[in-house]
Amino acid sequence: MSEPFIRKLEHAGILSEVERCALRILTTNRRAVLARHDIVTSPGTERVHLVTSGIAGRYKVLRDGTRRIISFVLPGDLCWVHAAAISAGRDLKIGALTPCLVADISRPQLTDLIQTYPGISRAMWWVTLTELSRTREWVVNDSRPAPERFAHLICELLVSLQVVGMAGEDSFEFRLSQADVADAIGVSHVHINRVVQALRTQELIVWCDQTLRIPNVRRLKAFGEFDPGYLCLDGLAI
Amino acid sequence: MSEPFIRKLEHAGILSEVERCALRILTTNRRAVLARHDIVTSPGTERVHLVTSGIAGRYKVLRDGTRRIISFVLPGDLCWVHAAAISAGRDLKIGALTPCLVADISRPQLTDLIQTYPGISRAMWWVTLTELSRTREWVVNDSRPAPERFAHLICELLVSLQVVGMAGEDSFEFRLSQADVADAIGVSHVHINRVVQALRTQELIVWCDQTLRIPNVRRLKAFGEFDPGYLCLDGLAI
DNA sequence: CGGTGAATTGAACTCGTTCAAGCTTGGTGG
DNA sequence: CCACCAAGCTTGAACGAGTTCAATTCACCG
Repeated sequence: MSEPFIRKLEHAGILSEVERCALRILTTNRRAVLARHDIVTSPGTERVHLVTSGIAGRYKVLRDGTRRIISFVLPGDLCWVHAAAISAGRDLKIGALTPCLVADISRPQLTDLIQTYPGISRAMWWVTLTELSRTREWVVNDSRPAPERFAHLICELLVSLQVVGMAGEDSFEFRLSQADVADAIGVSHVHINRVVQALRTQELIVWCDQTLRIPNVRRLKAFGEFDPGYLCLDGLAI
Repeated sequence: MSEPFIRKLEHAGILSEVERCALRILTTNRRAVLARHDIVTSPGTERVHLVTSGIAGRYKVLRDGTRRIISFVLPGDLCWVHAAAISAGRDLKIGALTPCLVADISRPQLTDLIQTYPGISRAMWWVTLTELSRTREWVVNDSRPAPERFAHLICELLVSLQVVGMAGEDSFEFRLSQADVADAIGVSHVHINRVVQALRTQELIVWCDQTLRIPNVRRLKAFGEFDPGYLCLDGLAI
């Protein structure tokens, strides 16, 4: 099960065996990225990057030095597709939060596949619309109090990792630091610590040994006002 | 100049005269929507909606009754494209913040145009990637203090309205209430009032008679840490 | 055994909320 | 022409969530 990317794309609609093959070929040359290092260091739009293992984060550093993580990049997620727009997101960086494996894909090659295979074209639309929907949900989430916000984030991670086969029913490997989580939900690392403790004592989460377990998933979802509809796991209507 | 939509799409790349014509035909049947009413009331994915005048907002009402506006929908903006994903965004609504004119476009017809004309296909990709980039910037913006956040929002509005010819060099018609602005930047209406007053006394904005004027655009942009790169106004690289 | 990165705790402080009231304006009906 | 009403804007004061600063603990690693 080394193909989270394909596994994820199948949610957009059925892929033919030929299409799956074409995608598999893209991801052969992998490269390791250390934690705390950026995945994309040189500018340019000629390559797209696929994370095949580990967790990265899209982030921006504000004037006051704060780092805000905009979204997580999980195994099977593409990044820098967005860079197709000239000059866009020059300030948005992608940093590995844990050690990552990354496949660099040539953009022309990917564009080719999209134009050749309708299933892949559909899948790429789905990926983009999903990404948009996810980001909108993050904006919504920013309006909730910190504990709910963190709960919501955990639920999104659980479901997203389950999609690529990297989470069990109620738990997943979670190697991020509290500081990373703080930057992702936009609070100080001191405050996230207190939030974590609160969720722990309420027995909403068990987070130790780099593993996050959720004793009662239904309860955490309710607490975080989490409804997976926005993840578009049912595919595209078009 | 009744075609903000086409005007906006031209930023994605050149459109042929045939393509412009095809787009113009889509937008013939318009309908008025009163302020404070939703633009899309019945569910279904068979139609896309184009706002041709007025300002609307994508929003979600949270459990505690708070309304969070996720993004503005300006003249020339499509909505419900996103609904192509089954079951996605059933909870995201689009409400007219001022009186609006809306053109309802049949999705098959639009899909047709996209498959027929490469310029339109490219433009729709640009619209979507831009939307994504914009939304990410809203997440970033949520990490700034309220005055900076509002300043940033104003800058985005100024540039976006200029693109469709609905703003001057340093001002635009702005018929929103302070309560709408509060929901857009995620603070209480009491607090936004104090923020507005602060920006006024610092002479960063002049907001009266439904008009927002910016005495010194450069200064407001600096204050709000605004860099228009994320709006992708230079078009697509692919 | 020292050193580094992460988690934790306390205390003072600040930004933003909430509640509650008052004000201003434009519109409506008598 | 005035009385009244509803929306939106403004203000004050108490409160609360989250920040900041500073220090401590702990685990791991060379």
